[in-house]
Amino acid sequence: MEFKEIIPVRLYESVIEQIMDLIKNNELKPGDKLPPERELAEKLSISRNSLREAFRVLESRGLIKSKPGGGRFIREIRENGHNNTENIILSLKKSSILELLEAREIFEVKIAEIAAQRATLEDIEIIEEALNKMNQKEELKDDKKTESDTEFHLAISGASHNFVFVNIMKLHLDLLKETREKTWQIPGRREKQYQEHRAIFQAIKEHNSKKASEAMLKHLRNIREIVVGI
Amino acid sequence: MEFKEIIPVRLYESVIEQIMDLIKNNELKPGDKLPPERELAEKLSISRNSLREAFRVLESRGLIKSKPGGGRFIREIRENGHNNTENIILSLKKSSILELLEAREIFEVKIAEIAAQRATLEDIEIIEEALNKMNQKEELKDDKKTESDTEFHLAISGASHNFVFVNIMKLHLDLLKETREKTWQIPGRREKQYQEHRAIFQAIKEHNSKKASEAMLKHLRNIREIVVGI
DNA sequence: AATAGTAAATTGGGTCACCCAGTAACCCAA
DNA sequence: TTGGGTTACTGGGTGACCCAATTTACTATT
Repeated sequence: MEFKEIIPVRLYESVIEQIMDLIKNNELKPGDKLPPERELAEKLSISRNSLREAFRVLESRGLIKSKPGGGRFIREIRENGHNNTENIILSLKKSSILELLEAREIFEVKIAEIAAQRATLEDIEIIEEALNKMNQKEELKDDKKTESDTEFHLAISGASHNFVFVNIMKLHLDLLKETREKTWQIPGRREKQYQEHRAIFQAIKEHNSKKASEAMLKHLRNIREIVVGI
Repeated sequence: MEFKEIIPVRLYESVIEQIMDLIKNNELKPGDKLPPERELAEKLSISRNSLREAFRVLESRGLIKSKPGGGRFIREIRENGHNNTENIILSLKKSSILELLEAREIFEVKIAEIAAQRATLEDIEIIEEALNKMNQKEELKDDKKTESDTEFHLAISGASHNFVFVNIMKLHLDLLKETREKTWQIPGRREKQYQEHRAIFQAIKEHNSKKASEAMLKHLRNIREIVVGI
């Protein structure tokens, strides 16, 4: 039995989410003018002050610019000045799935190769545990399947003993989350996935880096084919 | 004659600055309780609302936590908990330079390879322009050198025609910014850098992907050696 | 003495009405 | 065409106010 801490959502957070979505979906483009505070506050049924709090956050992230007397505007993502990491993440979120998959193919194949070289006995145990989780219970919800898939891939990147790899994998698994969830609709996908994971695990266990990278490449290529098909 | 845009400082920004300083100087440690809104607002001679705006920004950055009825607290930076992309970035920022460099070696080599395959005439022009910028003026400040270095590497990732690569490169160049700036102190580094860049450029221009990836690897290995030496 | 209950003070969450200064759009005169 | 006003609008900021959750201190119970 597991309980999660309840974290009440503040008003300003909801507003940020909404505006971020609009920016992500390009319904708000750089240069666009936002509705006046008073008007938008009324539309959202919140006070001007709460709305302002949201705007301050977006402002501090360099996403919008306030001109007193003029209005608020979506900011240009400039090359020179503010290249906040925030902006970069936002750009990544707007990337196409196929581009993300191509990028993932490149470094996760390499991660598998390195993991095969560096994995300790403990690393291998952790990977195996994650591997088996997927095959344990007969019926899992899709999001739980995705979660155990995440665990497996993170376990492998952990075996690379480079924390940057782990974080880049986290980032990508997060960015691709929705897409990965959809793949479970393919009949027999779970069993296939398990076999592919098993092959990768075996190669890493044998410290066979060539085999590991090949198995990973095969796995990722399959995912790509499924995604293209969807 | 050049004029700078006047950007008035908002109240909330000053507050953020003050609190950030306190955190940096360890006068505010994780777990510490901040003074109540009403009290602090009075001390700072600003309204509660303005103070709140500052707190919201700090909150959204994960630096403080608000407990209604309880107070505001400096937050622990936890690894385990929520894996927001924000936290991932925070983790990446704390990564060791060598880990970052290893990661960069892996995907930028691959980016160079792909760029050599896909570069259009226009891409090549852009890369060449960036290449020449570094060699143009005799004396550049270190940060300007780093900037033109950034431009060159981004031009190459742009030639990969995968926006994800561009953003990952941006992220890494940003994370490694300080380190890269230091390398200019090595005598003759700039000339060496130019030669290495030129070799990469030539390979891409010839669409020789093997040569391109080798040249890039050599370049990055050199950088790593310098960094290890510093 | 330890515990459970309770009332009051405190704290953050949020709203509302209000004032100020800068902006934008327009008109008008030089 | 240019510069000076006028006016409506917009963001910046304030202060008083209410609510709900937390904390604290005190009380009654066991």
